[in-house]
Amino acid sequence: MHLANEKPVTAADKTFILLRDDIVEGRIVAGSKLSETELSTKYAVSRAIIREAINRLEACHIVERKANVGARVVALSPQGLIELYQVRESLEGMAARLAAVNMTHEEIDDLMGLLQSHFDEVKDGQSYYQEAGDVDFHYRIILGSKNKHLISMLFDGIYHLVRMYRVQLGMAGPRVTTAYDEHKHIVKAIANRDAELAEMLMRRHIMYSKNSIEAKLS
Amino acid sequence: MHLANEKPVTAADKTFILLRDDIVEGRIVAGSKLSETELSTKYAVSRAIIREAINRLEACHIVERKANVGARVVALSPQGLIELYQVRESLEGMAARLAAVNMTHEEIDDLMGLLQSHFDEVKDGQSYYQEAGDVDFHYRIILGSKNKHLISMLFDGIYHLVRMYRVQLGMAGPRVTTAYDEHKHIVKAIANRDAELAEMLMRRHIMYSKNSIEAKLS
DNA sequence: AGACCACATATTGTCGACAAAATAGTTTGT
DNA sequence: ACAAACTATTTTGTCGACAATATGTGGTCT
Repeated sequence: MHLANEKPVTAADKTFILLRDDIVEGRIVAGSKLSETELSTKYAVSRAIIREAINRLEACHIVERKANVGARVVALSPQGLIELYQVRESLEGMAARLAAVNMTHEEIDDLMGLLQSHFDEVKDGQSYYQEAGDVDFHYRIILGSKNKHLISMLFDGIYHLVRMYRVQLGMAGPRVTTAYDEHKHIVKAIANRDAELAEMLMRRHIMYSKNSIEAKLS
Repeated sequence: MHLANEKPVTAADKTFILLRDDIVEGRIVAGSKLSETELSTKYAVSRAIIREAINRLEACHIVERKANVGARVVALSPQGLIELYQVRESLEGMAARLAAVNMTHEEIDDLMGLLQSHFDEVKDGQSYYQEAGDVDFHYRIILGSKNKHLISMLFDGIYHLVRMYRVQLGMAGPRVTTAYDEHKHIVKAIANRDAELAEMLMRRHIMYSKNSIEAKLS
């Protein structure tokens, strides 16, 4: 899934996105070494481009690099996933808090509409309430915070890592049924401009999600 | 101030740190354009090195870059500072929460010792309880969270930006007298392994700090 | 046999040159 | 005089080659 604000114009941009998606979607396996020359032939660009792409991936914590040795895709561990969710709980909680203050009425209406369409799908037994819908929901609240740093940290960093874990550890989408109610309550809190409650509900929502994933791991 | 874990080995590392500090300390003014050729002569390295340094600074949100146009140091605004503190409140609150669970007894003892030495200095009227001490305090709690993402986001990203604001907007160190009590209460909560309280106190501590800075701005 | 050293190989780091794009300046037309 | 188009210049993006560092191999000595 590509975020809207990513418009790759330069070759380095495109290669960065290609390489990132190849890693996140598991076509390049976690923990493997990234050879610059190898990748430069694979993507048909110069080594300089590959180096820039790897540097950006390092900033996202998707790869780790040691000087004069090389870069590896990060290794996945249950501990790492837990740490990721701790950060997510913290940041998205604040995002919900800020969204309750900063979202416009139109944005809130749109969000309610989105939720309603999810509800219809679930009711129809399509059970299409998969990752895409969940991401879209969180996406809007994060944007609704209107906080640049928050938005960038979550979209450019955390979310790709979370997806990488989901894909490579073979988790399906998030919990379907209960999550809908949680989403509904969060939106209600935002609509009521109850920042405190919105943050608390979002944090609990993410904690539940984390627990659900932890349970599947063990 | 250099963080301990930064060991610049390659020329790009060194240039990155030099350039970053020149920006953060205000020797390169906020909002100004960064010419690659100009910088390459200034730091006596090739353009490739400068490009890598600028790329890393972009990842830290210290510079913004537009494709085929160039990079500028970010512009400072009161709104930007507020957003920064919102993120800080969120992340450091979580750090304090985790520190209450994950810090060892030794680390907590060290932290108490640090606090005591600060108290002595303040009591002696040295009033040396300046930024260095404050940063050191927060530094240890963040490390105490044992959460890699949290640590990296705060040290590599937020803290340099916060310092950049402090320097360029001409703020002295943080509030001296009251901050000591707040620090003391936070440490006490951590020592009691009261994660909930530690987070709440840390968030309030940072909110106060933000309010104090906002007051100076207006 | 195991440890240490020297050499060969491969990979990363750095550089200068060329290509492409944007900006600035000049000319031309009305 | 103003605007538009074209040219020139500057700046960024990309590339291939060279230098420096790390890794792997073979040999020698104890």
